[in-house]
Amino acid sequence: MDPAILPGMAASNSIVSALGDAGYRLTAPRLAVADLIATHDGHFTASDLAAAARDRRLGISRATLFRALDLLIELGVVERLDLPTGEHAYVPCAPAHHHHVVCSRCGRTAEVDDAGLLGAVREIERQSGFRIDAHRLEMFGLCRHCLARTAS
Amino acid sequence: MDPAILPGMAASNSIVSALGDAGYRLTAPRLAVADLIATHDGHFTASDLAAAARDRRLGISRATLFRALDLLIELGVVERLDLPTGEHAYVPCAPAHHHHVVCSRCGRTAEVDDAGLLGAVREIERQSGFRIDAHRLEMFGLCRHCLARTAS
DNA sequence: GTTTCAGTTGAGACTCAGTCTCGACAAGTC
DNA sequence: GACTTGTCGAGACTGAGTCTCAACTGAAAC
Repeated sequence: MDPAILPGMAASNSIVSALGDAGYRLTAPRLAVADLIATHDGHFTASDLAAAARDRRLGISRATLFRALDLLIELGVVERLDLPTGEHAYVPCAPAHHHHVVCSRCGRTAEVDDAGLLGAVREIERQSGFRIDAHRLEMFGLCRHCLARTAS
Repeated sequence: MDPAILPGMAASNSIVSALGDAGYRLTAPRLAVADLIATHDGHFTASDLAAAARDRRLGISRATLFRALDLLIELGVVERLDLPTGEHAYVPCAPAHHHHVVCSRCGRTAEVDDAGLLGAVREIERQSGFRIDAHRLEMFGLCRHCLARTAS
C-alpha cells in the first residue's frame, strides 16, 4: 500500500459514514476516493478522478477507483449524470430521490426536490398509457455565480 | 458500392424527407440507415443497427453508420437516450421538443409533450437560483401491452 | 461530354470508459 | 497459525465512438 494514503485524511465526510453504515470496510483506497470526491465542487468524470489520484500520488488503480465509484452509486451518495455532450459524469449527492441542475459553464450542481414534477409524470402516465416506475430529470443552465458574472 | 443497397427501399419515410429538406444528399448508405431505423419499433443501440446492417449484407461501415446517426440526431429525427443500465440507445422521433417514456420490458417508446413539466422546471429555477436553459426527462416503466400481458 | 470540387464513403487504426480476471494481501475469526 | 472473506493492483480485454486518409460520387460549371 502506498504510504501517501493515510486513513483519517477525510474523516468527516458523509461518504465515509455511508460506507461504514452499510458495513463496508473503510480501507485506505476507499477513504482516499471519498476524499477526492469531497474536494470536487460540482460534477466530475471518472478520468478527472483518476487524474486527481495520480496528481496526489495515491497509487490507486483504475479498477479500484471504478469499484469505489460503483459502491458509492449503489449506496446513493454518488449519482451518475449524462451531460448534454454525451459524456458521463458523477456527482456527490444525498441518498433521497431528487434531481440535478448542472451549470454548463462551471460544472457546479444543485440538488432539487420534486417541485411538482410528480404531477407532470402522473399526467404523462395518463397520456401515454405507460405505468412509469422510474424517471430521471436532468437540467442544464447557468448557476447563480455564472449568471452574476455574465451580467456584470 | 454494394449492390444490396438500392435507393428507394425506404422511399416513404420521414427520416429520408428530413435529410432531403436539410439539403443533405440522399445517398444509398443513408437511405439504408434510415430504413433500418424505420423498421425498429422502439429504441435501439448502435450495435443493434450495425448487426442489422450486417444481417442484411448492406456493406455499411461502422464509421458511416455513426456519421448517419449523428446527422439524424442533428436534424432532430433521432434522439439519444441513456438507459438506466448506463447504455446509450437511440430512438426515432419528431423534431419538436418532447420527452420519452421507455418500456423496460419490450423497449417500446412513446413520445409525450410537456404535460406541466415546464411549470415544475420554473419552480426548480426559482428554488435553485439557476437559469435553466435545457432539460432532459426520461421515464421508464411498462407499456400498455406489457402491462396487459402482466395482468393476464 | 469533360472537368472540378465539395460531399461522402469504407477501411482500419485509435482512444477511452468501463469490465474482468487473477494472484496477492489484510483483517477478522476460530 | 490456519482459514475465510473482502479488498487490492496490474494488466488484458471489450465495445462505443472518433479520426484519418485515400478513393469515389454526383451536381454544377464549363
